[in-house]
Formats: sequence, C-alpha cells, structure tokens
Amino acid sequence: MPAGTGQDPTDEYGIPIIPDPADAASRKRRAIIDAALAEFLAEGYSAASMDAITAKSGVSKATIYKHFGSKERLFLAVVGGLLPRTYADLAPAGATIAAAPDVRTGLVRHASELARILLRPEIMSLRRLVIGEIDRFPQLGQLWYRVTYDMNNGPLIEALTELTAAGALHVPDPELAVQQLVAATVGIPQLVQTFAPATEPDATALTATIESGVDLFLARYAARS
Amino acid sequence: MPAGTGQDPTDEYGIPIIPDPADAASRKRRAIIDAALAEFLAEGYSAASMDAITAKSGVSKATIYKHFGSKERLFLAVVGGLLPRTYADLAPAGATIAAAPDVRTGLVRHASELARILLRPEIMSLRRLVIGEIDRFPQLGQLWYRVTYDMNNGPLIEALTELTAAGALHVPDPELAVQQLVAATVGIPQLVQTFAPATEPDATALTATIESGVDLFLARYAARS
DNA sequence: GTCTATATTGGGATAGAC
DNA sequence: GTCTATCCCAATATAGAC
Repeated sequence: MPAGTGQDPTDEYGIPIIPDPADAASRKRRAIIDAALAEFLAEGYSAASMDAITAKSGVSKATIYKHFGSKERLFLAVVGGLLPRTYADLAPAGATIAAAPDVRTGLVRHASELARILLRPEIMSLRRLVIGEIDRFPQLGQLWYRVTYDMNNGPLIEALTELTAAGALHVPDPELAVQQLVAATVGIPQLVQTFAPATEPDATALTATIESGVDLFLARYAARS
Repeated sequence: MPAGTGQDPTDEYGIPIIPDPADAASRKRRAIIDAALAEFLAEGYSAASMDAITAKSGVSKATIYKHFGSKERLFLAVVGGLLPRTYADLAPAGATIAAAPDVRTGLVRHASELARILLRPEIMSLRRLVIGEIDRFPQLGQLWYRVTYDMNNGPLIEALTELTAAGALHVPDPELAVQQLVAATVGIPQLVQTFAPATEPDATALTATIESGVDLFLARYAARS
C-alpha cells in the first residue's frame, strides 16, 4: 500500500482527528529517547547504532538529528536525563527512620529501600554504562555522584546528625559513617551484581546481609548507655 | 629509502646479528599486547580500532590477525591475561597480619596494601573497562570476581577464621565479614575514584578512612574480653 | 517538521607477494 | 611469519523533496 494515499484518522463520528503538532513532536521525542536508552544500555555508546535507534523509534534518522544534533548529544540527553530519576521513588532517609520503632529497624528499612532501587536490573545496567563511558563523558560521573549525594547520602548525613544530637547515636563523622553504612549494606550485593549480572539475587540473603551491615554500623556508632 | 635494500644489522665485529625467529615473534606478540591494552583502556572495546593498534604496535595488521584471529579474541587475550596479574604483588593477608604487633595494625596494613594496588590508575581503568563490557564479555566479570576471591578474599577469610580459632577475634561468618571489611575500607575510595577518576587521591584521608573502617570492623568482631 | 535517499568516512578482515 | 594493498560493509551525518 502506497504511503501517499494515507488519510487522517477519524473518530467514531467520522470527524478527522488532527493530532496537535506539538504533541506529535513530543511523542516522537519520547519515542526517540526510549529507543535510544534501550539501545545504549544494550550496546554501550560506541557500539550503539543510530540506524538501530531509528528502526526502534519508528521515526526517521533525519528527525533524530533535527532534535538532538549528534549521537553524543543524544547520549547525554538520554542518560543524563535518566540519572536524576533513578532515585525518584526513594523515601527520604529521615522520614523512614523516624517512622520506625527503633533506630536499627529504621536503618534496615532504609537500606532495604535503597537496595530495592539500586539493584533493579535497569539501574545496574545504567550504572555499568556510566562507569564504562566515564573517560568519554566525565560529566555523567559527576552527575551520578551528585545525584547519589543529593538523594541518599546527604539526607542520611542529616538524619545521623540529628540522631546524634538527640542522643540516640554517637556519630562523630557523619559523612564517613554514611559511606561506611552504605558500603557495608547495599554495597555488597551491588558489587556482586556489577560483575555477575546473570546471578539471581536471593531476597533472604539480601536481608541477612543488610541486617548484618546495620549491626556492624551500630556496634560502632550506637550511643553508649 | 626503499625497504628492499635493508641488510641485517651487524655487531661491532661486522658479524650479522640474525635475530632468533622465536624471539622476534615473541617480541612482536608483546608489542601487540602492549599496544592493544593501551588502546582498549583508552577507548573501550568498540571504539578501539585495529588500525590504531597496528600503528602503535609497529607491526602490520595482518600479523595481528595471524596471532590473535579477531578483535574479540585479542581483547580477551589482553584483558584476561592482565587480570590475574593485577593482584600479583599483594602480600598474602595472613602473612601481613601475622607480622604485625596486633590485629588492628595487621588489618590496617593489609587494607592499605590492597588500596595501594586497587587504586592505581591503570587498575581503576581496567576495572571500568571490564564493568562496561560485561554484557559483551561475561567471562571477564567472572574472572575478575574469581581473581579477587583467590588473591584477597579467600586468604582473608582463612586469616579471620584462624584468628577466631585462636581467640583473637570473634567472627561467626568470615565470608560476610571479609566483604564488610573490604567494602568499609578500600571500597569507599574505590567508589569515589570509579566515578571521578580525575580526583587526586589524598594519602592522609585514605589512611584515615582505612583506619576508621578497621575500627568499625573491630567494634563488631573483636573478641569479647 | 518529517521523510527518503545518499554522501563519505572509517573499520574489521583477508589475498597474495616475499 | 610478515608485509602491502585492498575488499566490503556499516556507521554518522546531511541534502533535498514534501
């Protein structure tokens, strides 16, 4: 069927549906971003092909270049745009801890939340991609680090500082303590998943690891009674 | 100058030096490996060019293909061959700890040794490369993990087990404890260097981080007196 | 704004002489 | 075993019609 004979689609009354051009452009932009993300995650930056992104997105290559200018800019827009959203549904550490019956439970819950997010296969793939392309795109490394700080470490530092002021903990260097807490809990399964993505994570073992990490933390930083 | 007129080089007595063919081939092989490693570390697998490796190594492209068959096999040979050597000059954990006046000093010394090796820029680059190519070469991820275990975690587990048997420590789960110790010491600066390679590591801060991590570990696992 | 068709470069791999 | 010269394909990016 020749493409030239296509007519505007009509609704149930026969009224032609003229798509809002702005919305059409937005939808195409979204389709490009989705296709590009899938391709970059699967292939890495260099092996990713603009032809493949073209095919997956359903728009033409020229349109992609009109929107994003170059492969580099497309990569930065897609990956850089996704980074701030990676931690989007992480509840603030302070709230999680305050809602718990005791500090240990609060820390375990927060670390479990963090693990649930960071160990998701898409986030793990994104992290591997960013690490692998850091020499080419140092901005992404800095962005990743800042997002981690703003969404997790920063709030946790605040929470530990307040708990220390309230006498519930004794944490002289909250920034270092947060790094230790994260490393000794989520950091351990994260390292395994980084090098062995095919390994199925075991929920029971994950909980045990996180609880043990929190206990390690509390053995040092619990307030002396 | 036409290449056809080249003569064998002679020594100081005019005796032609005929290079041992096996040695010549070995030297070329070594030159290829060195050039390929530099190129792969700088560009990643996909962006690395066999032409660039040809130029850097000083041999012809056909020779590289005779030796290694394909780009993939060259990559695996070069990176896979280097992995076991990364930990080559790490003293066994047991020896380092046994030679120290006390357990804390021994653990700090071992962690510092480990950090000295793992934070070297070439090792950090190699690690980033392996992580970024894990979807394409899962073997390298498994190899990295096994080398880490054989050269560091395994011996450390043994050492902690012996120290527990001797009553110097109380470590119920040595495998988990080793992961915690490594994560809370070397893991922290390693994470920073992973995402921010340009950051100059501060030796004083590194020592403080490692000592704090060991103290964290001992707060939980020191034998109860 | 969007498409089709194409320009142009560079890369992996090999044939054949020596 | 090694080199020179080349094949062939795929990739980024763009020109021009609509």
